[in-house]
Amino acid sequence: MAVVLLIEDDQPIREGLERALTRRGHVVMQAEDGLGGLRSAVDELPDVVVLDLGLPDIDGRDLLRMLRAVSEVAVIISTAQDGDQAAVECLDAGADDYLVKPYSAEQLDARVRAVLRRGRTQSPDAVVMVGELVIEPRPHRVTLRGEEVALTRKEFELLSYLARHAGAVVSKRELLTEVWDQPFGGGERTVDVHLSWLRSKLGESASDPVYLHTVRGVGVRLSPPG
Amino acid sequence: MAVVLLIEDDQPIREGLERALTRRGHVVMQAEDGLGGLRSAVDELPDVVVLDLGLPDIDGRDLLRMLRAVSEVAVIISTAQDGDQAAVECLDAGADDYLVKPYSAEQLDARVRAVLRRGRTQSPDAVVMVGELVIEPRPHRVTLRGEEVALTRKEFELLSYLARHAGAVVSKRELLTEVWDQPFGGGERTVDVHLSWLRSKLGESASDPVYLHTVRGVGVRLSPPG
DNA sequence: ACGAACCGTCAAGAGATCGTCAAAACTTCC
DNA sequence: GGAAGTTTTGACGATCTCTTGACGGTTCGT
Repeated sequence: MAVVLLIEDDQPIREGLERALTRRGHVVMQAEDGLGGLRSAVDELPDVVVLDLGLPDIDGRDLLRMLRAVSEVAVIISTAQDGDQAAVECLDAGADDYLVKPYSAEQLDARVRAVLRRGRTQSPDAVVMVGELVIEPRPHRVTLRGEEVALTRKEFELLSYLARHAGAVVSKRELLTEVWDQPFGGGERTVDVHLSWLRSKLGESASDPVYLHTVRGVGVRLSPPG
Repeated sequence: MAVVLLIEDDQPIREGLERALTRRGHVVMQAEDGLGGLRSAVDELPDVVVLDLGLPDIDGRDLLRMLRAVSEVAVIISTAQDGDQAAVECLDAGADDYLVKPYSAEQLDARVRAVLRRGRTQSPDAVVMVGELVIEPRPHRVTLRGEEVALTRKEFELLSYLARHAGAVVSKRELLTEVWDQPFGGGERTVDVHLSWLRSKLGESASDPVYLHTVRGVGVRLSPPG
């Protein structure tokens, strides 16, 4: 259970999500524009903010930056169209996850839980498990279904980062800055190549993904199969 | 009083121990498989874990390693048969104590108290065992499969440091600062050369490692074979 | 349907790391 | 002071790893 703030200008959507999340045990607050949302975020200190892009009064990216400036709250972006450039920029600007409308309340609930779980377990040496994939940072070892998978350093760092953000879509820009320490453009093929190697070592292919899904126009997502 | 996590797949045993320990003033949490146990250990931060070998989902030794990787929690091994080889290996891998079933709740309580009293202080004079490799700081002696291995001082210090961090990858930089007292760069070949000596004296080679594994781009790891 | 953007993979070369040798520098102990 | 043993350092080759550009297939917008 968590305290969730919905910032969404479409009233039917907002109230539908509100009911669904409340039924799943969350405390839900609502705001119909960016200004009100910002005020609520400051006053009520929610655990998660679900932020709709395309608000009437403020650009979503600006509001995200303001939220980031005033609190550590987790932010899930909600956007109308897939492959939205603004959504990618939001992920790069520190959003925790992202959903494309229309999405079910169940999906949203899953993301909320994932974001919260992640926030509590953020130790650099912690073992990360995604399905049958186990990443142990200290021995620098990865096992899939109990079998050890031999990875190079970059591959390991890449997989670790994705696993710590399991379930979330991660943009290549974010990977370049976080894993490659290159806050500037260029070399996006590098990420692709490493992802390709990872896939082959995990025994899957881009056309038939199991753990490592590419979300065209947005980034990649590591999530358990099924 | 302590927070105790029971990882045990047999429900009657688990609940019996739970009642008995609760009556003696402990806070008790339960997990019926390895995965759930690991989650609880991370989320609830118990003081002691009582770990049953022979769980349905994960090998006990592997789980112990994972527990060790995520926290400093004390671990008491619970095994079905005396003289169990796996139990011995667990002690080598850093378990704090072990009990053979069937045991009374009173015995378990005593072990829990003893483990907590002992604290998690690793004295520099403690004998360290990694697989069949035994390092005794006091007489300054190392034996492998009972055979004494003649090491020079630096070789011994290097091996000791690696053994105290058995199972974890240690970077050369770390070795330089901790074993060589040189917090600055330079001389990385020194470490390599000593590792080379060590390997040859332990009767293994870099291309076919048994205890001493190099993780390219990261460091080295001392871990039991198998 | 066409072009643009995106993505996956290949191949090749640049770059970094590691293991070992041998010689120099340093200790220790007679 | 010298000899034996120990440690450090530089050099070098053999990998292993990373990056980059090219190319073809796919998706998406117009």
